[in-house]
Amino acid sequence: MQEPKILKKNQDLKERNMTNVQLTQEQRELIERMGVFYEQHGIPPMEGRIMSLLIVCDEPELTFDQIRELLGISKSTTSSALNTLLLTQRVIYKTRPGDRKRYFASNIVEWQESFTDSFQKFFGVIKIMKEALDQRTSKTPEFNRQMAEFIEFIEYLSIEFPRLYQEWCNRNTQNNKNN
Amino acid sequence: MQEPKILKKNQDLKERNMTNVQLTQEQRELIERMGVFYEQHGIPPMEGRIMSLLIVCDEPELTFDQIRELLGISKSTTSSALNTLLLTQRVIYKTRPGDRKRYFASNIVEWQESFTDSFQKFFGVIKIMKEALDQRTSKTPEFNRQMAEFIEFIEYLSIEFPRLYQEWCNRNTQNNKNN
DNA sequence: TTTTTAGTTCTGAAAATACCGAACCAAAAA
DNA sequence: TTTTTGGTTCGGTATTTTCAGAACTAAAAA
Repeated sequence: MQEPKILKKNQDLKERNMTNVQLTQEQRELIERMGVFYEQHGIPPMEGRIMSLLIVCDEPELTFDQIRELLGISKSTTSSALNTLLLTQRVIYKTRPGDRKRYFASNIVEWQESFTDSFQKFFGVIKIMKEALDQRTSKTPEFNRQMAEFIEFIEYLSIEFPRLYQEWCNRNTQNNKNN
Repeated sequence: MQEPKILKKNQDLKERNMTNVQLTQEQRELIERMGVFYEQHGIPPMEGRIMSLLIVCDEPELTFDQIRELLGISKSTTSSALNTLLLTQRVIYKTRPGDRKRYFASNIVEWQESFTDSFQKFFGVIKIMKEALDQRTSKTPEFNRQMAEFIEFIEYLSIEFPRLYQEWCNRNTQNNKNN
């Protein structure tokens, strides 16, 4: 009779990789709620769901088809969402030897950087605010003063923030040594 | 002959209030560019333009109709945009005795609060992230560790940030004393 | 060679968003 | 009282966004 041993190699592979990932009801609900959070911060709904999935799901590395099936979406939607997520550095992928598939994962690992990055980008407000202040009439000294104060505060932050990040990194490596 | 004195009272008022605010070409362009910046941060285009207008315009307090005319938009658009701007605390308004109009202004004046507020709101990510971590399988210790680290980082920021703000305030009042 | 895999690209429908204009309304002014 | 002011609310339209599905493709496998 035909025993498991007789399975073709790639069926075997499929068995191992498609390790029957499933979501509990709790996980599904959490994904939706996190998705809403992301959406409120300017991320398209499906991208938010994928990001959430990669954080909530037991398996931190999922293939294109697993994502597609777990969220019940089309290939095209999966493709374009994943591509912009890769472009915006919110998701990364890994490859495995002898495997053509890509394994997508949340970039939570490098979130510290992407986090500080987005702050840095936010600090870009300084440039245009300075421009606005420069072109302002001198007839509104109080308003101009408050604008200048605002700009100074953001500048202060943009300097102190990286320092804060550095300190945290130091503190953390210290902790790790102690463990 | 009919001298200015003969003008009706409310025409007179109109003259004073509608102080013929106009925008230079430079200001118009700056408003558009700032608008794009706001748009990239998730604010609807017209709301971004109004916010920019209130920062760029020589007159820091504008009425409903002045905003409408300066931006060349409809009453309904002006109304709904201003209302959500008020709701989201990005714009405030003042009243003047014996004047039914509202005078809208950028909330840059009270940016201290609205700024720390929005950061605080952003730090809300902690709550949902903790939930996600709690429900995770224990079979992915490395992933969980990195998630925990991320959460700790945000928590660290949410504590250090107000401190940074306080320090800046102190430093600033110090400077003001010296002046 | 043909077939399968792991996607990509194109077309298009449905839904959401961003406006306008007209009608409306309540308070103040005439 | 009627009129004016300072808006709000209600459709409707144009644009944009968000998806699905089918056709396609390059590389690997058979």
